[in-house]
Formats: sequence, structure tokens, C-alpha cells
Amino acid sequence: MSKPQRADAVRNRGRILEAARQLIARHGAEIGMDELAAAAGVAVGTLYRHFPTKSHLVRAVLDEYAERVADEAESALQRVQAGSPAMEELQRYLRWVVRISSTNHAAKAIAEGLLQPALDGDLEARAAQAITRVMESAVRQGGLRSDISIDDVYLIVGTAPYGQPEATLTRWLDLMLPSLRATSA
Amino acid sequence: MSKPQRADAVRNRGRILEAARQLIARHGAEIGMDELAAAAGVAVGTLYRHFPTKSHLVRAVLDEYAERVADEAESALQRVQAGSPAMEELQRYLRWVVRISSTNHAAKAIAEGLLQPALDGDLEARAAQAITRVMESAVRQGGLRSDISIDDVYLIVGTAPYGQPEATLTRWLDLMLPSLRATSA
DNA sequence: TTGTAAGATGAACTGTGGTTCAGATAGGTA
DNA sequence: TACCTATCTGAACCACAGTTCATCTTACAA
Repeated sequence: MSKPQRADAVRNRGRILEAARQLIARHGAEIGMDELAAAAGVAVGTLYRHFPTKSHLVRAVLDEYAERVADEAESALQRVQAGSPAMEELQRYLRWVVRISSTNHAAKAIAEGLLQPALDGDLEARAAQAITRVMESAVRQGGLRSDISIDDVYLIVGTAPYGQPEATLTRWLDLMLPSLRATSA
Repeated sequence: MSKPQRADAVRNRGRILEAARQLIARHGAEIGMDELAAAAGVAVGTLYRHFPTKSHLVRAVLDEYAERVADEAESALQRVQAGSPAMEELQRYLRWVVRISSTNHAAKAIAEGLLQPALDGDLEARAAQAITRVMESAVRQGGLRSDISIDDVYLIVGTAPYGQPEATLTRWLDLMLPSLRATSA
């Protein structure tokens, strides 16, 4: 309904976002607007035509990751509803989140954000609802301790180590995840 | 053997360090030299008379915490050698480190630093040796899983949540620590 | 008490990084 | 093709934080 953007504008916006994804993933939000512009093959001014401020641009990138996190949660829920063991799905999900947020500054920021109470709704809410459902199933199926809450999940996801070798990551998960399992006793 | 400093110089150095301790603990290393000077009741130039650069000052404060961490480890070892159950001491130590580093930016920085390989020697080495001894005792006494290494301890300490309410902290520890205990089976 | 060098002061300097805007460029349409 | 305007460009601007240094102050020894 608004304005049909010019072709180069669309192209540049794409390039900017792509460059921002790459750089923010690798170096976090501390990258300079100059580097960003250079990486996108564009002048600084163009960044500001598309995003009023740096933090708007950063937020745009982070939101993409928040969306991926939510999507992945919903797929997990769907698989559970299709018959996949809920506890397995929960673990798979945790491993997935922990893995990307250990490699990717943007994802890490999202994960840590979950620890701060009262954040923006939509995505977080979607993810929370899906995960909660998965957890309920897992408890019902006897795989998950009944006193584990969504906050515990956030706590795990939010404290995952960053920038560690794969082996360390796995080790950390092996220390953390067993506590979630229901004691067969 | 060097120069007997003037009285006011000594006093100011003390004030600067004290202010730095407070501010860095509360706000991390992002505090400005101006705020620091103001808090110490001193002019900016004086900071630079005592510390050649901001990061020297910061490092001085962090090193103090590194020392506390090492000292505490050695006390734990002494208590073990005096007959205290090693697993209890290990847990007490972990709880202590996690608690201060969840409240104190400086301590947090030290704790995270343990995750980076090959850091400065002295303090880290002292702490590592003491903790290792405690762990060996704990394994011998059957309280600690025999495959837990000093790196696992660093992994726990380095990933502890920051700035969370006491209850969250406790919860996190309750999720993490049980994995360390030797299965009585 | 006085001389003097160590020390303190804080305005000014510098480098960095986000942001602006006047002028150049180039889609798109008639 | 020619024009109009959305868009791009990048030098300049500004705010902020670390650092310097010419000048003033003061501890303390003689």
C-alpha cells in the first residue's frame, strides 16, 4: 500500500541486511557503520536512508534471529504432535539454540535477552508457547522433570558459553541437560 | 628500594583504587575516567600519574579479584586437608565464585577469563592447583565423578549467569551441580 | 621558614564512531 | 529522449571518552 521502491533501493537494502547479518554474527554489534557500509558495497548515507539509526539496523538483524528461534520451537512442537518423543525434541531444540548462539553474536544476544524479564512480545511469546507445549508433553511422557519451567529453559539457553570449541559446548550440555531428565525412580 | 612516595600520593592512589573497585564492580569497565576521578575525589590527571592507562587501572582491580579467587581456593584446600569433606568444599567454593561473579562485574570478568585458554600464570595457576587437589580428594572420597576436570569447573564458573536475582542463581546451580556428583551406583 | 621537586589540576587535544546533508546519480515514466 | 524525483554519495559535523601538559599546589627536608 505504501510506495513501490526503486529497484536499486531494494537491492541495496538487501545487501545492507546481508552484510549486517554477516558482520554482526561474527563481530557483534560493535561493528562500525563504515565497515558495514563498505561490506555492503554502499556509502554510509545509504545505511541511514534505510534505517534511521544503527540500533534500528541491529535490531532488524536480531529480530530475524528471534524469529528463527521461534520458528524452530514451533517445528519442534509440530514434530511432537506428529508423534516424536517430546523429551528428544526438547533436547534437540536446546542443543540447536545453544549451538548457534555459541557461534553467532546475534543469536547469543537473543538468547541472553531471554533472561531479561518483560521483553518484547510476539516472537518471544510464540517461542515460549511452543516450548511450553513441548515441555508439557515431555512431562506427561515421563521424560522431563515436572518442576522444570520455561524459565529454566531460558536460563540454560541464556548462559550457554560463547566462542568455545565444539567439544566444550557438548561438554557443557552434557553437564546441564541431565538435570532435566525425570528420575526413573 | 625505589622512591618513598609523598603522603598525598599514597592517599590518592588508595582512593583511586577504592573508587575503581566500587565502580567497576557495579558498572563494569565501561565507566569513564571522569566519573572515576570524580568518585575518587581527584582530577583526571592524577589517575594518569598513578596508572599509565585506563586498562592498567582496570587490570589492577581485576587482578585483586583474581587473587581473591585464588586465595579462596587455597582456603578450601586447607579445610579439606584439615578434614572437611572435599565435595562439600568444592561445592561451597563453586557457590561462592558463582555468587560474587553474578553480582560483580570485575569478578565476572575474571570468571569468564578462565574460559580463554593460556591466560596469565601466577594467580590462575595457584587457583588451579588448589582446586585440582580438592577435586582429587573429592574423587577419592567418592563424592565427585572421576571424569570431571578443572576445565569443567572453569566451564561452570565461566558461564554463571550475571545480574540475576538470588533465586535464579540458586536454581542455576541446582541444575548444574548435581551432574558433578558421583552416582552412588 | 623557605626552597624545590613530587604531585595535583583541568582545560584542551585527539581519535573514534554515529549521524547529517548539499550535491551528484540514476531509476522510471511520459 | 528528457525530465523528475527517489536514492546514493561521502566529506563534514558532532558527541563522547581517553589522554596530555602547562601551570598551580603542597609535602617535606634542610
